[in-house]
Amino acid sequence: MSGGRKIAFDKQHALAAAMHVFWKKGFAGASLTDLTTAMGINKPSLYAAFGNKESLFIQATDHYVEQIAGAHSQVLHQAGIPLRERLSAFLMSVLASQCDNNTPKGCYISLCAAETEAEAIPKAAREKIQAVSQLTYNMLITLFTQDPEAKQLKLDLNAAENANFLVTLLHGSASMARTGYKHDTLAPIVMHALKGLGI
Amino acid sequence: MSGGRKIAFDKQHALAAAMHVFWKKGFAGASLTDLTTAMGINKPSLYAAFGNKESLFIQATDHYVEQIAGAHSQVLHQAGIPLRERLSAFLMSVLASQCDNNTPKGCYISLCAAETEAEAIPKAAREKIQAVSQLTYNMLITLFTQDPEAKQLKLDLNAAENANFLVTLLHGSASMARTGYKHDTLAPIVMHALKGLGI
DNA sequence: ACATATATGTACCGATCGGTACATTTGACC
DNA sequence: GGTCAAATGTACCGATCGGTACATATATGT
Repeated sequence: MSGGRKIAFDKQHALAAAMHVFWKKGFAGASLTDLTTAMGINKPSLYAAFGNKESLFIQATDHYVEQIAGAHSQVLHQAGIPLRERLSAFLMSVLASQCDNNTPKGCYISLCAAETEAEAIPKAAREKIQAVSQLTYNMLITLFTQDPEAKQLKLDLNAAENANFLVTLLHGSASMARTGYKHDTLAPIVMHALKGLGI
Repeated sequence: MSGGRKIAFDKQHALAAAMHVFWKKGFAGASLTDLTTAMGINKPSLYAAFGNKESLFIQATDHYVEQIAGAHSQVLHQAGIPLRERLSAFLMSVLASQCDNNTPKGCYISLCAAETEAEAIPKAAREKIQAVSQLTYNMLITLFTQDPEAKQLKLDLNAAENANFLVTLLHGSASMARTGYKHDTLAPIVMHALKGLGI
């Protein structure tokens, strides 16, 4: 079937721009003017391509998980590297992302999750954020209960507490990074975290 | 001089109500309708008594520091109690406040500090939040560098790193509490924190 | 060339935002 | 009992919110 005028922008590029706006301002704080300006399109094009603000937010959240958050998990499962070094590299990788000067400071997920309690975010978007918030916790639980070295270090005995400790610390560093703390200031936290795990 | 109609509401009670609204929704997220409804007054009364939204926010922030945040610091300096127990009690006290079902979840300061990067908060209010954000850090620095037991435990040697570690963890627990984590789930973090300090 | 289908730009919708003008009510003082 | 000062309730201001109607521009299929 049939032609029609060609789309004049790159959807993935526009989605990345929208992600940056939500990352900086959250869901409620991101206005359509903010979004369309950053994406380089106007409102009817946005609605034709992405549905509405909430639908765009959900797609931008997926984009964040795939393009930003997902990158950190690889280092956790590299073969032949001691668990302690893998965990250290993982935490440092997250910290570097939170403090990156080329992106908004902090963590997209942590920021938008805070809007849930304020009731400033519609249902589907809220559920999306809640689902994504579980990913890091689940990954750490799997690591602590499955990895042979983790079991040897007895990290599996209180896997939930250990995972909650690290997730909490990462939410904290996201909050600190967002308020302007630099990577050099936050980096020593990684050593404290490993010591807190007893490794 | 002169009479005039008596004010029909308690200013401290209204300020506490405004504090709860900002605590739940942040500065930008709290509308004047939210505020006046919670305070039980209407807009002209609010402006006559507190100035404008930003001025009300600054006064509500002071109220939070005095009534909520300030309570935790006392336990840090109780005489005759080991430092480890004082720190544990301090962290548990903050955690209990963050998870209290009678107040909004999380930390007022941590929530509003996140709005700075979004440029959703005017200058004077932003500076107020930044100033208040330093208080816990400064208190911990003083503790680690002045307390005799802290020096004996060598916590003074890297006081800044130790303080940043605890502040980061408390920002993290605030974020976790805000998204619904319960006190029982977060409490084990205190043990990890003390272990992370090496005490 | 023409019909059709899609994308774009403009201009607008009702609702809500922070803030205020103004008339009215309530009080203290002489 | 007036007179004046302050607080209140209503009704409104321009600006911005998310979302859309509509006319126009650009492509494909015949």
